[in-house]
Amino acid sequence: MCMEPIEIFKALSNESRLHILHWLKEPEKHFAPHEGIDMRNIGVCVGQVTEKLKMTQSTASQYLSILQRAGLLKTERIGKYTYYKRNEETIREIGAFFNNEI
Amino acid sequence: MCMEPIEIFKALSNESRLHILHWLKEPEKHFAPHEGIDMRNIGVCVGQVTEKLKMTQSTASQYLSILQRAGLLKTERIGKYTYYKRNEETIREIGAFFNNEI
DNA sequence: TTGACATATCGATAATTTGCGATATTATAA
DNA sequence: TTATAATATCGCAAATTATCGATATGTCAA
Repeated sequence: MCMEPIEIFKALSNESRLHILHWLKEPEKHFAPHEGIDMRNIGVCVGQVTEKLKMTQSTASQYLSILQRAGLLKTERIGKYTYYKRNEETIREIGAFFNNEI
Repeated sequence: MCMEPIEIFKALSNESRLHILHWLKEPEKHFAPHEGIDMRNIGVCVGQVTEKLKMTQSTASQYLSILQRAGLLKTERIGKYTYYKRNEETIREIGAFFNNEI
């Protein structure tokens, strides 16, 4: 529980990053299958997000990194791919912060 | 329901503005009485927030305005004072957005 | 080992935000 | 009407963010 609300709100202050978080809620609805990976459990890779965002690989990678540093995403490297999925724990925590502090 | 999530998250991405919102949750706990005004119903004036923030009047006024434009505060002018209080409706809405979209 | 990908990071420029002082506006009281 | 107090707005310099292209790093296959 080392959540940084300001960091989190900054991460959420961007349409592309909000989209990523939303897409990852139901990944199989928004991304094509990839390498037989179970998207729900493992996540989606940077390339999939890059394509969906229609932005450069550099930007996609940075956005994912910002969301991860804010605690909103978790990451796992498998082979040459890096998979990102939601960190539901932090998302719950910030929801609670919202109800209690704000 | 013309809530702008990005606008709202930007408004929340600042420690001073988070404080203001928090103080206004229980205003009588954080502000001295003022002109016999019922803080809970009417709000607190710019000068009270300025003093509490320990920042300039200009900055306080701008922060209150940012929160208000985001829909998080409501405002009422009484004589030469402008009072601000929380807009619980938008705050509820953004909480719901949080649960549904994010 | 080398080549080919996938991802991360660096460096840059444009755009936005921060917080201030100075000034304009509004409302009251004399 | 004028002086004064409260608030809003303008214009600024510094800091931060957005987004990119170029490059570095890591990983696998041949």
